[in-house]
Amino acid sequence: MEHLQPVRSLVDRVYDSLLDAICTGEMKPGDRLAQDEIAARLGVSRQPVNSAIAMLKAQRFVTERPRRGVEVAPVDRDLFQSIYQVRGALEPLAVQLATPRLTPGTIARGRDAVAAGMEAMQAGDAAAVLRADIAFHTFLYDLSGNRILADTMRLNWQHLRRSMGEVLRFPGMTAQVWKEHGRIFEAMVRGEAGEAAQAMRAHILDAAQRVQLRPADGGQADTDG
Amino acid sequence: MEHLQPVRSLVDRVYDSLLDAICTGEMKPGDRLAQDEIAARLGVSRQPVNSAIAMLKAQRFVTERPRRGVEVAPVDRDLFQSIYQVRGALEPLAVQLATPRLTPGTIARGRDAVAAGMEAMQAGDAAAVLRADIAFHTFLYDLSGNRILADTMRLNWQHLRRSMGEVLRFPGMTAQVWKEHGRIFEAMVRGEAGEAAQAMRAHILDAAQRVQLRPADGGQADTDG
DNA sequence: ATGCCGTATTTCGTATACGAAATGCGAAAC
DNA sequence: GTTTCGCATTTCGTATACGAAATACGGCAT
Repeated sequence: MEHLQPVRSLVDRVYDSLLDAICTGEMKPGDRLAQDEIAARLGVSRQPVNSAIAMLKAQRFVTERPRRGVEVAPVDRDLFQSIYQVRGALEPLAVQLATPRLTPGTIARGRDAVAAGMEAMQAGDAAAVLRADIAFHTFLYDLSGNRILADTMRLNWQHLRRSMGEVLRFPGMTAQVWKEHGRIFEAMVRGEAGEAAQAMRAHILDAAQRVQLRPADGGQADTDG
Repeated sequence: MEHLQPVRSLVDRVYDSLLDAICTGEMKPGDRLAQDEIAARLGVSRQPVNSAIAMLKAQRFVTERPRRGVEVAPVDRDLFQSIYQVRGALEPLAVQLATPRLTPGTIARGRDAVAAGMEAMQAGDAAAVLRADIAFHTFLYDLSGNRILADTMRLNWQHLRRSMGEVLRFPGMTAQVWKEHGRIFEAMVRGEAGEAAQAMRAHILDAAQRVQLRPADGGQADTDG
């Protein structure tokens, strides 16, 4: 008999629901968050909605506009660039820290994560590719054992998700990205922490260069990993 | 006639009040956060207290314990080490990004920040030293123009504050720390971004090595910058 | 003395109420 | 036609109420 799982609070559930709507683009930058409307739609009272919005505000997913209330925060080039600069610093650190912590079990899981991404890419499933991308990197953060890094990057990936939803599309997913993931991970498996970290850094910087923000009329671009 | 400043919500004010109590050590790790008591003490109703606690929980300043409610999160060696590892990656990035953005005005402000820290150190005022330390680094983050980095490190400094409050004392503040700050900043002023970033990285790694966690009976240690 | 049960109390998530502030709309004045 | 003002409506911060769950305590049975 297992422990009974605690029921998650309505605040947490509303938060997740709103965050998901924001990150998938269901709610666009500039959209107002009307508490009454959200409460009615989710079938809860306004209070947990109010609390959830406060949390989203603290994390900058939404922003307060004078005389306009709370709206979904804008996505701009700066945000994207800022995240990639930070990734360029933190992802190599994650790789460096994770490498000596690999075990047979986690090696298998890492290879599975890379393979899953490759499959999703070949299937042309953009949402699955993004999920696989996040899963692979999150796996590395967790393996690093550095919870500040993991928490930071988890939050950053949420911002990335919405950047991609608003700014980018996934028409041109490339095998190169997943091959690079594979190479980085195999360098880790061989114990070459420095090489792997350098390769990850190059991979992120390269991705930052390659990603194009969508022009107003909807250009297309390769994504990153 | 200026814009009237918006009144800050009670949720925000309660959040700040609690965060300060946690970071200064007024509330210790393991202390329970009783909503009724906090509400009574701050003279507000429970609802904004409940919201503020949810935000603190999301940022891991407090943690939920089964059958015990919400308590101040523990401070341990891992947390400290995690923060320093992340600092080792992000502070050099901040320096790198900030260096080409220096202006005569910000140069003067940076020098003032270093001088203020030196003064506080010489006055033996531990709290002022910590404030000056935070101010100097925060100045660099803001100057970097990368808001993800700035937000991340602001949050990390709050965790550091409470780590220091719980784990460390400030008996041995050294001139060396502030001299290094000065050297790093002057390298930036000369436009040597790479040198300055390397020096900052070395400074952080050195600090991480030098900082000792307080033994149970209250040892003493030098702090960092 | 110990364990169990019933009851009272405490705590907290969330619904609801209240009131302040912001917004919208129509009518009157110019 | 345009501007201003008064009133109605909407929105949201926060206080209060309600009810569920957890905890504490006293009494009774073994």
